[in-house]
Formats: sequence, C-alpha cells, structure tokens
Amino acid sequence: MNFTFTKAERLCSKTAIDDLFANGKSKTQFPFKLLYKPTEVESPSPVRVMFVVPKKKHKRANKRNSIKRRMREVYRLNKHKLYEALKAQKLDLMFICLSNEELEYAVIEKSMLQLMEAMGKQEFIQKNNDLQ
RNA sequence: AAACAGGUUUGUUUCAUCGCUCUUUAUUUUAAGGGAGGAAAGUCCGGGCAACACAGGGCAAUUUGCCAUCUGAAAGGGUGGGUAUAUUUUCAGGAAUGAAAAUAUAACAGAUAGUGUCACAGAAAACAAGGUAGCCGUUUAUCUUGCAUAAGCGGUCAUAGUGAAAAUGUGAGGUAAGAGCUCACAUGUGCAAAUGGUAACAUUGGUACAGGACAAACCUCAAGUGUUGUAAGGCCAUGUAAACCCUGAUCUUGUGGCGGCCCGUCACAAAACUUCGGUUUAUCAGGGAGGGUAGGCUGCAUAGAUAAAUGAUGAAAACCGUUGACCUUGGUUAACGGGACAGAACCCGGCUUAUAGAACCUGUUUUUAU
RNA sequence: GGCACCGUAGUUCAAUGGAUAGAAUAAGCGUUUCCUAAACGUUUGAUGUAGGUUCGAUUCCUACCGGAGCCA
Repeated sequence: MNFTFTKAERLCSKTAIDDLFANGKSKTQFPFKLLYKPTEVESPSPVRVMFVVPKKKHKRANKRNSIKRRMREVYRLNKHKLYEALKAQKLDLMFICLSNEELEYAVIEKSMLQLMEAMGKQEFIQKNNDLQ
C-alpha cells in the first residue's frame, strides 16, 4: 500500500480549477464541502485533489496552514479506499473548509471519510448508469 | 516576601511510524545533505536591485527640524547637556508667591516676514474699543434742600461682570474720576556687547520696546528627495490582423484595357475603374488605436516554492498549575491538564504592533522584621 | 508580494476646527379610517478604537482595527 502524496495527485492547473468551480457538482457534510467532476485528462494518478481554507473564515495564515495540513494528512492515509471504489474512472476533487473554528484531527478525519465514502458510491452508480 | 505595571534577554528537547519540499547522486525510484521568526506580521520609513527618464537652474509637491557626541550607507537609534511645562518634596514668607532638588513629558526652528482663524458670551477678541453696571464732571427738573433722586450731555476703564484667553505686575505721584500718563523696582521681548561654555544656552550691565493664542492653519528659513516597483524587467511557447489611422523615407508607383501566367505594351493620375450598389489604392521604419494569449523558464538566494514544502499521529524527559498521598513544612511521588504571538515568497537595515512561560532590572502597593 | 483608498443613526448621504452632530428613509407610539395603505404628529437611534495638538476635534497628526480596490 502506497501512502505517498506526490505532485501528480494534486490539482495545480488554473484552467482545471476554474472549470471545476464553473461546472463541478457539490456535496456538503458540515465542516466541509466537496466539489467534484469526472475528467478525461491523461495523468498518472486516478484522482487529482486540492484543499481550500477560505481567508474569510480564518484570518491568520498559520491557522489556515495547519487545517490544510491535517486535511491533506487524512486524504493521504485514506486515499486507497477511494481508488478501489473508483476503478478506472478519473476525477477532480476539491475540499473546502466551511468552519470558523480550528478543527482537531479526529473531527476532520470523521467527516472527510464520510464524504469520500459517498463519493465512491456515487461515482460507481453513475458509471453503471452510463453503461446501461 | 507577595501582587501588579513597565523594560531587556530567551522563545522546550528527544525517539518511533507514515509523509512533504529543494540540492547532489543515481536513472525508476537508491543514497546523502539542507529545510521558518523575533517579530517571518503591519507596509510606516531608508537602501540595494530593475525598467523608464535625465544639459543646467527655478517653480510645484513632499520629508525632516534644541545642542554636542557615538553608531550607521541612509532612515533611525544610544548617551550626555540645554530650555519649557507638569507633579512631588524641602526651604523662605502672615499670605499671594518665590527659590532649590528630584521625577515625568515635549512633532523642542520661526507668531517682531506676511496672510488667515479665534464660535457662544461679552462694551471690546487684536487696527483696539467705550456700554441703560460702576466712578467722576456738568445741565435741567423735583422737594425732603442733601455727600439727595430722576433724565440728558460728556470724561474714564481702576472696580464688578463675560469668556479658554481682556494688552505685564507692585508701589508712589498725578487727576474731577482715572489711565505706562509720569517715576521707582520687578517681569518679559528684540538689538548689539562682555564673560562662561565646543554648542544649544546661561549670567552681567547697556539700549529700545510692552508685542494674546494657533505653524499637528497656509506659510517662512535651513537641509534633503527623478518616477515606478520583482505582478519590475529579460527569454521562450501559444495565438492573432498579411486589416485600420498618422508621420517619415524609398521606388515610377497606382488603377484600368489587351496578350493564358512571369512579363510586356497602351491610356489616365493623385486618383482610376464601375453593372452606379460599390471595388481597388506599393515597400520599409516609427507611433497610435485595436485584436490575441491566460502557459513555462529566468529574476531567485548555504530554507525556498509558484493553488505555494518545512508536517501528522503516538510516546518519553524537563518546566508550570490543580488534586491526593508520604515524610514533614519544602521536598518526594501519583493522576489530570497546560505551552503564547504567530507561518517565509527579491534581499538587507530600522520603526510600530502582538506575545504563554522562564531569567534579570526598575517602579508602586500591602505584609513582616530591624 | 507590491501600491493606492475609505470608515458618521438599521440603510443612503450631509456637516468651513465652534456641538444639543443634520436630512431622507426604516423602526416604535399616537391621530385619521369600519379596517389597511397613504397622510400628519411624536419618540428612539450614530462620528471604527486608543492616544496627541488645540480653549474646543467628525474634521488636524500618530498608532492600531475593519472593509472595498488596482497590478499582467
């Protein structure tokens, strides 16, 4: 099992980000909101992901940084479950923090796992529908 | 000794697992090494660096402003001194007040270069002015015949009153009453001088004057400042417009007819042709306006990226707090809890603001002892 | 990252250094009406925070806090 989190697994292109904001679908599970969109772009990783903590919610840069680091850590340790659920489907993801408070690791882990689980199911169903 | 306030310094350490970023090495993921701060923050100043501009001088705009000295590239900072104001203490005095000392504060050049402002109240707010208070003189009237009352005219600003502020204070002379009107002493300011001091400034006598505050109002004086900021700037890729307008230079150039084209020839000319709708009007350089692109490299670092690394989880040690136990009155031990402010984005130097805990220094208050 | 700017009633705006900080609108109460609206009357409500200059500060200066903006 691979726990690395390299550059290819992150969503870095400005055009892709704009596209995700414009055309992506969303799912909310409070402290977080998830934007997602299936893609056809060729990349070595099945999922490209990014993490957002808005400046409106957290004024101080060190607090934004620490929340982003915890979110990234949760994703890094649990991404293999999402990969198994997705199979060949490729996906762009964006996690947005909605909370005003500084979140603990356990809270982040719980709600992000729920979101990723739901994402796996939803994409599976959608893929089946496309096949039918 | 405790509490509080201010200042300076410091700003936890180690291990395990899983990771991130950069460099070098390897070349398919192997090894080695580097990886946040005192403020990285605010962007308040100064500089480097870059692009553009630039004969010289002035104007405008803007910054700084007691003196000496040290530090610094500069901005700024340190130390000492001077002056002013405030507070406290002591001394003198009946008091008003004065003198000395200590502490704190000061954007602390100029209000006698000029302009402006000073609400309300008040007679008057800076060229002084002059009232239905008051004081004084005088005219008329009254009857109580007076050091009277009322009215009018005039003098005056000491007294009262207004105000944040009322044209220096005390005493004497002077006067109808008064007034720097005059004199003496004092106070303050300007001028030139002497003495002390590197200087700011202080003291002394001379002379002229009596002048309100505000420059954090304009301003004056002295000393300085070219403008814009790394999203600057340079290179590459992608993409478009080979079209339009202006200027200059060059050339026989442009348009139309004929010969299939290159090209040649004929006609006309800044206009030519036309189906009367319109169509066409050379090349090069510079500028304008418009269109397109929405990426990368560099700038760029002995930390260093470009949706932006420096971490997450667990454990231990030291420190602090609470509770319990033991010996005993400050130690040991157990459990639980705590660790601030804050995260580099071109780099330095300062300033400002934030900061748990620890150490040191200063001040205030309380308690105890002498 | 850099550069420039703004904070006044719940809202939109005024106010030359002179004060009880004004106007419209909103909100509350009342009058009118069978009731509501409209109209009329009335009340409440503010200078972002902290210092300084000044007799006096929304205004001038300094430091913070907050909010919008520009760059190729």
